[in-house]
Amino acid sequence: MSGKARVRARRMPRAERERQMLDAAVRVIGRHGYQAASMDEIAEAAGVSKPLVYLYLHSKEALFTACVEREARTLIAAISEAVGQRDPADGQLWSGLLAFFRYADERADGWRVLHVQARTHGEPFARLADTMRARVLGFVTALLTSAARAADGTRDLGEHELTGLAHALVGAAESLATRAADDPALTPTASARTLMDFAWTGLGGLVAGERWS
Amino acid sequence: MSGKARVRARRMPRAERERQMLDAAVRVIGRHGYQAASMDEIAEAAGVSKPLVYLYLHSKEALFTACVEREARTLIAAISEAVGQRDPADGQLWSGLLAFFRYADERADGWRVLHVQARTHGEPFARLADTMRARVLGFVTALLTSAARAADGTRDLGEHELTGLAHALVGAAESLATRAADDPALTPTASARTLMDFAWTGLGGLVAGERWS
Amino acid sequence: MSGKARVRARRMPRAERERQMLDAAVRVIGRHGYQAASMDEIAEAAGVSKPLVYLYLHSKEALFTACVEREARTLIAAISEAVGQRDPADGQLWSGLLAFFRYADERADGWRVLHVQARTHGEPFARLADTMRARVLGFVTALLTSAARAADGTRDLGEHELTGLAHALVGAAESLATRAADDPALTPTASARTLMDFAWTGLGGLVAGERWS
Amino acid sequence: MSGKARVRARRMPRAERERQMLDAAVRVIGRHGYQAASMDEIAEAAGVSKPLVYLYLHSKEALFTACVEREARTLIAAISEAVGQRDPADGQLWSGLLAFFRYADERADGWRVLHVQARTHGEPFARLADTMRARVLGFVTALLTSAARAADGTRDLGEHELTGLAHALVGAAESLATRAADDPALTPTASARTLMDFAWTGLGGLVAGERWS
DNA sequence: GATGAATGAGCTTTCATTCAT
DNA sequence: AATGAATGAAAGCTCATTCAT
Repeated sequence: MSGKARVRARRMPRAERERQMLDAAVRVIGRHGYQAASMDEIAEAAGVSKPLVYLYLHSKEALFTACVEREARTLIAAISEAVGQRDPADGQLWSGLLAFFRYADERADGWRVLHVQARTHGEPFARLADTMRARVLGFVTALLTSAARAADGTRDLGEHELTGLAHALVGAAESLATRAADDPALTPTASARTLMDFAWTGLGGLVAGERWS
Repeated sequence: MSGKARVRARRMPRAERERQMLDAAVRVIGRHGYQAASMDEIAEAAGVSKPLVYLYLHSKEALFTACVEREARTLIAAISEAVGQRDPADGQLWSGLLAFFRYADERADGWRVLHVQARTHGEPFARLADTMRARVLGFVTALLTSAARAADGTRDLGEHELTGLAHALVGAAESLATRAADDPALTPTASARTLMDFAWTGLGGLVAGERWS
Repeated sequence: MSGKARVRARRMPRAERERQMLDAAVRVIGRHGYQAASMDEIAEAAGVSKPLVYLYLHSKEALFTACVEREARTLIAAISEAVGQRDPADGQLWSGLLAFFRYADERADGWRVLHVQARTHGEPFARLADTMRARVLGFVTALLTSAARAADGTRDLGEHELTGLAHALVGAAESLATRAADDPALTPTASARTLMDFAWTGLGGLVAGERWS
Repeated sequence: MSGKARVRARRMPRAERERQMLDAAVRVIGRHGYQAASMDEIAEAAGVSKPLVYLYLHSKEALFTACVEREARTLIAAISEAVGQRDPADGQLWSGLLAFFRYADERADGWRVLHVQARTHGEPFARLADTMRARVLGFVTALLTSAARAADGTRDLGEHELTGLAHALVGAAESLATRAADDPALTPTASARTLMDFAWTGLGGLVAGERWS
């Protein structure tokens, strides 16, 4: 017989059960994808029966939304806590990058749910993910701006240019984080260092007036 | 009856029919996702009956594989053709970036199939996409290496560092390309310029021995 | 949160609770139908938890049976009380009709449970409804018989004919009662008068020997 | 093993299969009721697989609607054809009643679908049934009106009174038809005669000015 | 007397896939 | 070369019912 070792899940307050269900859902959806993840599988992974999942989370969509929201909150919180508000801009950027790569490392399924699944399955979810990304982007742009101002440059960077940089940086970070899931050499620290060196020297050069064009 | 004016497309050589089917599949899968795309919809979009799709492409998986392979070939070919083998390294990088952003712009569905769908639906497809990505990555690494060597730097970059850079660069490019689909201001040229400026000055700084750490 | 101000109704003697539950069940079943009425909805309408409903009424079938029985008893009682045993036959018929139409008007949900739901959901319930109907039918037949005898007719009506008449009369009454639920012009008095005029002149004619055949 | 003697239903043009499915659906729904009838059971009764039912009839609601529409059309057609337009009013009424009782006798399940199920399951269906009933009612009212006019009465019947009569007559007919399903003595002819005698003498009396009040 | 927590069973619906022509 | 007819298998969701407190 395959599986089904579940021995009648013990009674448990609702809040705790819900957390279990979200954990299971993130795990299953992160690995198999939203569509491929069946409610049966999620329920089994949570150690409960399907009706209970529906009783608490109401529908597959609602369950997915709850997952995305929780992971977005968790990631934003991790970054926010890591970034000391009084540090200089470069220190803040470093801490933020490190916190981000650590989240993606420790909660690989959560990161996949956020970065891959939420973006791939239509309006309600994509918007949630976009909102979170926009917050990160704004944060990074602000840091870059203040860093550029602090630097004793010969040329001011336009807002447009700074936004472009922030986009590129965030994109690179996302890509590295995703790649890191398959490559054990890419530790959170290593990823953060690679990006930080690159971003910092790049920014320095741009402020100094260098361009390729 | 509404619509369905399709006039039972007449007999047609197999190769051409297959191309039609792949076009339809890329369109439908790119828009709705692999799982959400039904063979019914693909067959209808291709203007043929479902059994014909099965006769030629055998299964949904095989059809998807064919799509991914074709788009990967197309993208690699576009980049290869754009990059003149005799140009200096920076010129080659620029041309390659431009070709990439143009592909993603002109074949938005194809790009989504390659970058989003293939990565999201398990082994057989993810490997295909990774193979293609590895080729692009190798190519970029080589360019960066030769550019770094050409620059009159005070410090040689290790292979490890160069690979990290290439990863970040490719990641940023992918991210920008995806973002560009929703933002008309992000033309292929603009995207390429943003990245090129950043990469070039960054590389220059690194070669000059600058680091953040 | 919307509504749900129910303040966990306090302890209460069993008989009263049961009545509440039956009231709720008749209301819900009368409106949505037996199958569509969920035990959840009934429990909520009764202001108690589902297990309590099961504790007192045992199952959905038993609950429905109890509803049908109570409504049947109520209707029979209303008619019996209205009909004075010593009045002449026509007066009794009139009072009975009026009582019937009043019941159907005041307890519309109960009437629907009896006339529509009980007949539509298989043996155990249909038999209950039929039993009640048979009692009404017997009563009407008796009235018509005694009225026919009292009339100074040229021709005696056979039992068969009288039964047919009773059937038609009861059927017409049921139909009018159901129709009255949607048509405010059909007051109990109006319905009773329509039927009484028709029945009385019809009976008179038949006794006088008239036939269409 | 229980049932499943179906030996792979032979291929068949769509129209014919659809008819089979409607036959099966009317049979199953007429016997078990709309809610209790499962698509599985209907498909099996039709001798096909469930997906085919969905392919042709789209949903349970649509299937039910199709049943109700077909039965309504059939009943109206049966009555219309039976009633010779040039006969006198009483002859027309007789023929119509006979046709009605024959329909209810020969297509008992269809009659139940129309009279019981359609009325019991909410708006979309109830409206269909009401529309059909209204047509019958209008027809009967017209006949009664012309018959009353033809009779050499001392008193004209008001429109209101005639409508009430028609309602009662139709209601009695419906009730008799339903009752006839369980009582073999109630042949179509017997039912029609009972009603015709009653209606005719009643109408005669009313026209002659008799009332109970 | 009363309830929050939990489930087995079943329903409607959809989809990839094949058969017969 | 091409298709109308048909299905096995599974997915999302709901419901009557019970357990433990």
